[in-house]
Amino acid sequence: MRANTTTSAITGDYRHALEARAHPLKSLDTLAMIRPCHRSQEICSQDGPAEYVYYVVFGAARRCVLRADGRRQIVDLLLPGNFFGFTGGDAYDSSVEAVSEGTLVARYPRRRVEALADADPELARELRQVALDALSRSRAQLLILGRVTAVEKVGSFILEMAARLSDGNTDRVVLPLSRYDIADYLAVSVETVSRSLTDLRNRGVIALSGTRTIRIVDRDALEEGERAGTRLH
Amino acid sequence: MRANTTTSAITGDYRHALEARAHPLKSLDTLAMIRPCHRSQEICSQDGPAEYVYYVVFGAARRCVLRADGRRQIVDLLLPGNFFGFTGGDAYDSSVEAVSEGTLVARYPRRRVEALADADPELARELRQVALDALSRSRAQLLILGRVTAVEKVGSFILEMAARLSDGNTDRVVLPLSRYDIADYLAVSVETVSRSLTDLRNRGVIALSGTRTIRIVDRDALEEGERAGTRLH
DNA sequence: CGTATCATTGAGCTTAGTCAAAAAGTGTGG
DNA sequence: CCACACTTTTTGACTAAGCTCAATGATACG
Repeated sequence: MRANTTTSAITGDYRHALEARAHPLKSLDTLAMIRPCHRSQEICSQDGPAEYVYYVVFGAARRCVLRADGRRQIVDLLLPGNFFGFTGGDAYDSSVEAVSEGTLVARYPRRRVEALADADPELARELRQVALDALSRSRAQLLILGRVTAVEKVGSFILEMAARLSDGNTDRVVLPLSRYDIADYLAVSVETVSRSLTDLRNRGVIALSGTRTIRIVDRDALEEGERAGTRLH
Repeated sequence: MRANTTTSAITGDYRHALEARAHPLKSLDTLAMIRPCHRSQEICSQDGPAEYVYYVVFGAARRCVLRADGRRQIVDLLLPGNFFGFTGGDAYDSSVEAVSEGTLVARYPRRRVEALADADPELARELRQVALDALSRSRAQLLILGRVTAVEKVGSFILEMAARLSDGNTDRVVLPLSRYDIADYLAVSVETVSRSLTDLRNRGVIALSGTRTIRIVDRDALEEGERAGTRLH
């Protein structure tokens, strides 16, 4: 059960980062290989053989789909503690890329994980839970895309990030994403993301320190969204 | 994927309708209770105890979320062959309602299904697959909501329905949904849905027989979407 | 046969997309 | 450390798409 520190493929330096985290596949940590990724580096590619399942230890990753018109859409955002790469078929259905430099990803051989799950009902339940977590993220994103105005979308995105990245303090968020990434996640243009953030700042709903750090000043206004987004004359 | 169109929705003998279908929980059919539902009847309610998992035998159901501003969003569409009601916690995270009159839903006791899965790796895999199917539907909807214009959204919605309801003929779709439901699924207004359909019909991309039956005339135009939706002057 | 729901169409207005350019960071090599 | 190139972010002006309000047709159902 206890993972040893001798099996890391690249270097053992990252292993403690994995071991420090409590996650559903804890018992499989000895099978894991840990890899640091560069910005925009592809971790697994669409239609490629689904040989591994992955776990984000540090940083962030994005699940991307490229459209016929060249537009990119981000259909999932993977943050520390999230798994990805589970799929029904034998190929990945979309590609995943590291968002920030130095993103740490652990990789487990899929076949072996599934074989172990056949003999371990507890593990099987946990795999099911991992799939349901991904479903839950997807639904959350659907709810955000379903909002009416861009300011509301950006607002609920900030709240989602604050909740998912919360390190105790839920009022300060350091976004791992660029404006472009946010735009592709929310399915709006970069300019609109920028304008929405400016708008929220001007209204005193959020405060910006640099481009990546957001402080939530008026959480109620963000949550209501409607009222804040609707001009009352 | 044969829908049992001769089903005795009136006679009350629904069991053969379930048994006629091949699905991953086949071995549990003896545990199932089958219930016919009225239009808009709630099948399971948000925050209610998650005692059952469900399977759509006939008809259609929608997973609904109500927003603070009174707006409704449909975050999943359940068609014959789809399961729903799996959840991580002990309560359903959203409510599900029957869309069409006479929708047939089979209900399996969740605890017993999960207990059986602990002893049956094959069943455990199938439950995992069911969760991944739901994830796949959610991603598909994300891709639709991510499209730029309303005509594109409606177009890809039609294609999705044609694929999911295909009873051999993939060029003719009978929508189980009203325009309002489509609007809430695509997160656009009813008027826009109506206008988009009219637009597609005027351009000869689709043909309408009544309000619910659509014939796909020019599939390429629907799939490209971009070109069809962009006015070249 | 009337009534409620659903669907379509029109007019005006707001929002967000596009194109364009400036400003602010970021990193690299001299 | 600075200069330079490159990327990211912001802002502006214009345009077009879709929402809202409103009214009219069409369908379904009792």
